[in-house]
Amino acid sequence: MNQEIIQTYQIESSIFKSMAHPIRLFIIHQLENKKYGVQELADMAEIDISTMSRHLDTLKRHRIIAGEKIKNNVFYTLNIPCVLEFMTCANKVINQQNKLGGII
Amino acid sequence: MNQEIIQTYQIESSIFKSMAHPIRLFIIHQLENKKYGVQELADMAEIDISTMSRHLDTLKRHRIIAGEKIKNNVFYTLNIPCVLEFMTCANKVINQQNKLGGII
DNA sequence: TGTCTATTTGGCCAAATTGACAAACACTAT
DNA sequence: ATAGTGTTTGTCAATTTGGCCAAATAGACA
Repeated sequence: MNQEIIQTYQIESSIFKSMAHPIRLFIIHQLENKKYGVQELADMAEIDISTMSRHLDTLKRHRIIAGEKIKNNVFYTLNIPCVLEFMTCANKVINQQNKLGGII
Repeated sequence: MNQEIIQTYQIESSIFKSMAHPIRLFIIHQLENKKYGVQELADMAEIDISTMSRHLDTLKRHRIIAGEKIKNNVFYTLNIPCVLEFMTCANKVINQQNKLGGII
C-alpha cells in the first residue's frame, strides 16, 4: 500500500466518512434551518442520547458542526454551509441511480 | 431508531460511504484526467489487483465511475463530474481544520 | 455545599469494512 | 481446443464502527 497516497487522501476521506451515516446526514439537514440541543436531536431520531452525543462529536471533530453551551444545554449549528452543495451533487447521483434502476 | 429517517438518508449516506476511503478518493482524482485500467491503478496505489477491483466495483455500483471493456482491459472513467465540487468543499473544511489546529 | 439537569465517556457486544491469497471467470489469439 | 492475459469473486482474519446501558462529568442554582 502506497503510504503517500494514503496520507494525501486520509483527511479528505475522514471528512467523507464523518458524514457517511444516516443519522449524521439527518443532523446536518436539521441544522440547516435551526439550532438544536442534544436531547432534542436524540428524540427526533429516536436513538439513545449517548449515541446522539457520539454522532455530534464525530461531526464536531471534523468541524462540520459547532457546539455552543448555553446554561446546561449544548446547541449545535452547521459550520460549513458548503456541505449543502455536497447534497446537491449526491442527489444528482441518486437521481441518476434511480433512472438506471437503483444500485446492487 | 427512527426507521423513516434511516430510510430517507440511507442512499445518500451510502454514496458518501462509497467515497470515504483514501484509495477510492485516489481513484476519483486519477480519473479526473484520464481513463485507467485496473492493473494500472493497482500499480499506482501499490495494492493487490483484487483489492483494487473491489474498490472500483464499489464506486461503479454507486455510479461514481463507469467501466468500459476494451479487449481484455476494463477502463474506468469518472461518471459524475460534480463529485469534484465535493472535493472543493472538502478542502475548505480541511483548510479550516488546519487553521484551527487539525483534528485529534 | 449539595442537588438537579444535561451531556459525555467507558465498557461491551454485534455488525460492517478492509485486505490478501487463491480460485474462477471472460475474453483474445494461436 | 488450448494457452495466455486481465479481471472478478470466494473465503477468511483483522480492524473499525455503531448501539445501548451505566457511570462519570460539567455547570446552574438553591
